[in-house]
Amino acid sequence: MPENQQTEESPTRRERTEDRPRRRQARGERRIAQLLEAAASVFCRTGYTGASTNAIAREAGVSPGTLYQFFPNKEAIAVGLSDQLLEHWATSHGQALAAENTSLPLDRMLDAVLDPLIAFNVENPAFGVLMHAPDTPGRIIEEIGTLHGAILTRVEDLIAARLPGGPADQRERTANMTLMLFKAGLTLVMAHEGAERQAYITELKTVMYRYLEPLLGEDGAGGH
Amino acid sequence: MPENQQTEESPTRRERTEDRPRRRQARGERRIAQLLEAAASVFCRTGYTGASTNAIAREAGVSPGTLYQFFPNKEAIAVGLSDQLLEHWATSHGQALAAENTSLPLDRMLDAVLDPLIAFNVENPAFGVLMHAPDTPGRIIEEIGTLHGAILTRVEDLIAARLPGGPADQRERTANMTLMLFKAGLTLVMAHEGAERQAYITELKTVMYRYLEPLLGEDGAGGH
Amino acid sequence: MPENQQTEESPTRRERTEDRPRRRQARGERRIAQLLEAAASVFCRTGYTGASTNAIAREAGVSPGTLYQFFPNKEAIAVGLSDQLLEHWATSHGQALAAENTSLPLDRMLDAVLDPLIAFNVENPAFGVLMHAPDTPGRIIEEIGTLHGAILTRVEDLIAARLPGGPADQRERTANMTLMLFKAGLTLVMAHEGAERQAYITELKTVMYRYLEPLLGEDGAGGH
Amino acid sequence: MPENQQTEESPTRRERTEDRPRRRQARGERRIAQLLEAAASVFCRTGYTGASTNAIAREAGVSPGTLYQFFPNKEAIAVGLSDQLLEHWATSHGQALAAENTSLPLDRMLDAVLDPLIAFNVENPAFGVLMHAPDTPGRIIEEIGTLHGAILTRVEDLIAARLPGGPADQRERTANMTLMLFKAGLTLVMAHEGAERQAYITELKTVMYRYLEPLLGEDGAGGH
DNA sequence: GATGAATGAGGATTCATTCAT
DNA sequence: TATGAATGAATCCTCATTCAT
Repeated sequence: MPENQQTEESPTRRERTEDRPRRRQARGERRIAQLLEAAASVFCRTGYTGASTNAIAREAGVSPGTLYQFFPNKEAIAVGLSDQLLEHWATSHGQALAAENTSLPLDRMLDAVLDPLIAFNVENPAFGVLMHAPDTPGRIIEEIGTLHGAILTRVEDLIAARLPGGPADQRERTANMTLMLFKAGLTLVMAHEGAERQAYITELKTVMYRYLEPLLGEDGAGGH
Repeated sequence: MPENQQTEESPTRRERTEDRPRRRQARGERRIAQLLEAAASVFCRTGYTGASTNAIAREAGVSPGTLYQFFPNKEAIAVGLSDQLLEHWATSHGQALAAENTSLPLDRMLDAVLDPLIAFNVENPAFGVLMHAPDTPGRIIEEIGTLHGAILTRVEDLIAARLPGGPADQRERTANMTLMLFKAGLTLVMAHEGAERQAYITELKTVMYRYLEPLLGEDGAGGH
Repeated sequence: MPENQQTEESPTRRERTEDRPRRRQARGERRIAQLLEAAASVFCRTGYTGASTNAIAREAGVSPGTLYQFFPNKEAIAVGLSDQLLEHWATSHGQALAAENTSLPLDRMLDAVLDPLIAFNVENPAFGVLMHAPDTPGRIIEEIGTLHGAILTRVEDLIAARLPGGPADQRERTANMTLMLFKAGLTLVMAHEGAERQAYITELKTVMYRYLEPLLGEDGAGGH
Repeated sequence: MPENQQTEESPTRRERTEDRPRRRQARGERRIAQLLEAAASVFCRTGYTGASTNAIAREAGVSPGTLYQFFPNKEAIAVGLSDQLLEHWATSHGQALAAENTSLPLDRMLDAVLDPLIAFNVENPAFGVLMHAPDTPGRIIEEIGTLHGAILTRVEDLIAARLPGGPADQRERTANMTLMLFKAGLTLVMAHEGAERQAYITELKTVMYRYLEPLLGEDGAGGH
């Protein structure tokens, strides 16, 4: 039965010259989305090492052969998933890390940055699984590094904007620490629900506020 | 001291004056130590799920059968390892979390508590691996929980000693957050060496000082 | 009671001149008895193939090494057990198959023969397990054959005594069938308890009576 | 009507327009047959406990992985085999136990019932192995019970038809005994060949005739 | 003689991956 | 392209047997 193409994927579409050969690809895109969704679900349940490609295929409702038509191996699935999450982040919450937030007072900035980040993680729990990735083999780490690094860079930028004069290595340490703080707090946030989760969100913001305030707050950029 | 753990025998046991249970314990005890050391090493490299019992046996220089003479299954190895680490901690650094530290000024207290904790983790990197344990099966979590819980309790005690009037749930959240902060910072510490590691240790203490100071500092113990 | 030596194999026993050095052997005899008892128990639970020598040693309360000091391998344990059972039978119930029963009326003879046989089996359930031995490797079959054959021979003798004129091959078939009938009925007997067991014993005797009566019953040997 | 047996799909394909469930069944079905045949052969040689799944796979000329694509574990192979045998019996010899035989004179009835049963066992020696199944784990016993029970029920029916007035428990005992007699005789039949086998078949019928004749024969249903 | 340790091949089962249709 | 079959090495674990003390 002839399928109609391109139902959903690839939100940033700038079809320059090619949208002819896409016809055939449409189904493929959907398959990939299916598979990545299944992978996210399985990774969340069992971690990367514990996930079997057969289990992912089954969860996606396809045969193992089909999975391997789109991903050359298990690693590529994780990489593909992190790519997708990164892109999803960029298009849906990405502006949270945008430069304009730099000028807000620290507490407002933390709200502006953390709330979308937390929301994103709540919506995409696989993100956290891949980030922590304590058992993922080499190449994935790098790819994860991209994702990790993207956030890291943003954090560093934010710091640099407010504290332009500091030494680079200290700035890097602060960025790293800030990111780790966030990941730690996020774990706690994810581990609770409802009011308790809210309380942990507040607590996380408190941690970060107190940590960053002496550096960024005061008369800093957003000060006055 | 006579220890009998998992294996099986010793059906009729009435220890008058002797230690029948385990006669040939010398070699066995050494093997167990060897195996746990090997397990620590392999777990660090590959995580729990990724570790194969054959790899652990090989690392320990024994046959798979020998491993299974001392541990009934893979889980038991991790449990045994966490037990050993817990005991090792208790005997060698345990006093770090002791009550007397409660009366120190916050910054001194952080030194007193964190330095041994960090030192222990540096010496026993498997500790961190088991703690994070994102993919470990049920029973280990509980055992790890013991370990985790032991620290958590200490942290809560410390907080309660300084802040006796606060609501219990907030205190619990603070304890949890403190522990997570530590784990997060520790990751960074472990990921670096030499001067950089020192810098991260300082940074971690800064984070914790700033987080806890408003709650515990002031006039409390250390006024500042 | 003077013990006969026979440390392990040597199915063909010809005690020349030695029975002095037996003093030291006493403990060994007890060990062997212990081990065979344990083996009987384990074989009953799991069958020969399913039984592990370690399990037998454990059941006997000794170490695997000790077991192998008395039996060169697993097969030898089964062989030793069947030897022991055979001997036990010979000394305690053996007269059941004795020649004098030959002259009894068939129903009385069946009582005289079957009751001890059943009693023996009830007391030594391992006997049945080894007899059926559906999964026992080659050599055991032969040894079992001895045991099996011993009974078979008796049965044949009984038949021959009553039916001296028949063709040998038919007599052999009748003996085989009689034995199999008994084993079949015994299974049913063993599978029940109390009154039901009694009923099956009666039923078994009925079977055998009806089968053998035309051959052996009536007045003298050759009925009709 | 659509039948699905153990795997899950339907080998007999006559559904209107869709055959989604299992497309690539041809090869698979053949493999299953191959594997069951191999399993029958190996079970006959070594019994259930002694059979290794690798040996079965090897006998079938496939890799272990392939075996596990069709059977989740060793038990399932035995269950699948008994299912297949049961079905094979039902379709090829099943009418032997049909009700109409009830009205034949006992000797004719025994021929009508036993000959197909014996023929079936000769053709499918694994049947006997599974039936005796002295070492098979729990679930198989149940499945075997089905098989066993199917025959038992038939036997009971036959007896009930001829002897409607008897007490139920005695009828059950007679059925059990009859079945056991058959199994015992069958062992003898299977253990011989040619003329000797024929002689044992006759002997078996004699046993059963003499056992059942007083109950069923005479003026019984089909008597005279 | 007894023990517990040691062995290593083998057993059931899984899994990432490839192949034929 | 999609499927399910096929693979075989690897996994966890067991077991008969031997060794050192």
